[in-house]
Amino acid sequence: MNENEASELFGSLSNPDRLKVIRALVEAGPEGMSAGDIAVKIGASPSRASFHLAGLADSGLILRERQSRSLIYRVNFERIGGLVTFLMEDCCRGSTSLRKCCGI
Amino acid sequence: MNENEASELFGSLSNPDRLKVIRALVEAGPEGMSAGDIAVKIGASPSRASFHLAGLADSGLILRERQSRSLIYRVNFERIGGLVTFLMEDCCRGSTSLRKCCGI
DNA sequence: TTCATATTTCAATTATCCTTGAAATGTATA
DNA sequence: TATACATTTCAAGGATAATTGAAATATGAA
Repeated sequence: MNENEASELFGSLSNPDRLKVIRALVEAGPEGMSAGDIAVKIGASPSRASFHLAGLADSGLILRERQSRSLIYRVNFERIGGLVTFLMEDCCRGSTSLRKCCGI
Repeated sequence: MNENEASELFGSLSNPDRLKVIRALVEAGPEGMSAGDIAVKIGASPSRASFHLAGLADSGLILRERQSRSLIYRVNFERIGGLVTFLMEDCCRGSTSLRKCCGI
């Protein structure tokens, strides 16, 4: 992961609707959640939800799979973890001060 | 930290120049670094560097202090740590899958 | 095939962000 | 005071991102 890739991922997280999507999908677990249910859960119109889901899926932060008429979305922990690792280890050079500040 | 605040911080990190600034300031350590030196280090014009420094300082990710003619910037690990904690614990509910994915 | 459901895509509009270079501000020194 | 240095601020223009509602696509069922 380089600075350009990381900055795009941070951009994907720079919106309250998209953070709500991530949270909803973490709660939903491995079963995932349909686009329609996500839209209701985050309080957005179908097209607005779809717009944000597309952004998250394009950046790889969430995964999409069709199940009959529905599109099921799931969180991609590997991608989120990769971004956290970039920030902690690469960008911030594994700073122990930073580690203390997030209790890990 | 709530979704709106976190999304603003992620927005602050959603630019390669600003990630370079963070990295430079982590390297610089507690002594910090002047705006001019940062501009040279990240390869940006003074006004462009200043624009990005202002964004980072406004969001609290970096701290600023005047020293004679120079403005010295330092990284604010507490703020970055707060964001990582939000993402790991609040947004992603302390998911063990996510922890494994960033090796922490 | 025809209809309903689920979701995306598109076009138009508005809003936000980024870059550039010139001008303004604050600080120190002669 | 006058001058140089360090940095920011401003205005203008261009680039991206977000919102809305209508239309298009994909799937499944009658």
